[in-house]
Amino acid sequence: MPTVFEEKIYLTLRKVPRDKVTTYGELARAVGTRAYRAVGNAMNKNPYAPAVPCHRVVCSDGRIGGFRSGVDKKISLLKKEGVQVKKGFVLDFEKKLFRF
DNA sequence: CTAATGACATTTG
DNA sequence: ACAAATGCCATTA
Repeated sequence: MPTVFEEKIYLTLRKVPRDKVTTYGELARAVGTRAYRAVGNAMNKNPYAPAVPCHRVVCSDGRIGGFRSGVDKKISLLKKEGVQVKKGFVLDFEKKLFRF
């Protein structure tokens, strides 16, 4: 069962547009915490998938990061939504990054 | 309750 | 500038 912390993360992540991405750090800040590490854990569980677009969450440096069912899957989804990815990196990261 | 873990981020060598 | 080490916070064993 999801904790309050996770719920907040999921709710916030839901606001991210289809052609944009966010980072674990930004996401954590958005909910008023610095637990970006814990955010990753929340994504790993993600009980509300695919309602919650956990694949739109990447590393702060533009790298794709990880994905429970394979990074390839994550990249594939992102590309399908208009986010180009190359060698595990998000193209135009600064532009694609969604700010709350 | 204490210890270990992780889909990260930042600071050091 | 790059790789390696250290720090972070909540969750789970």
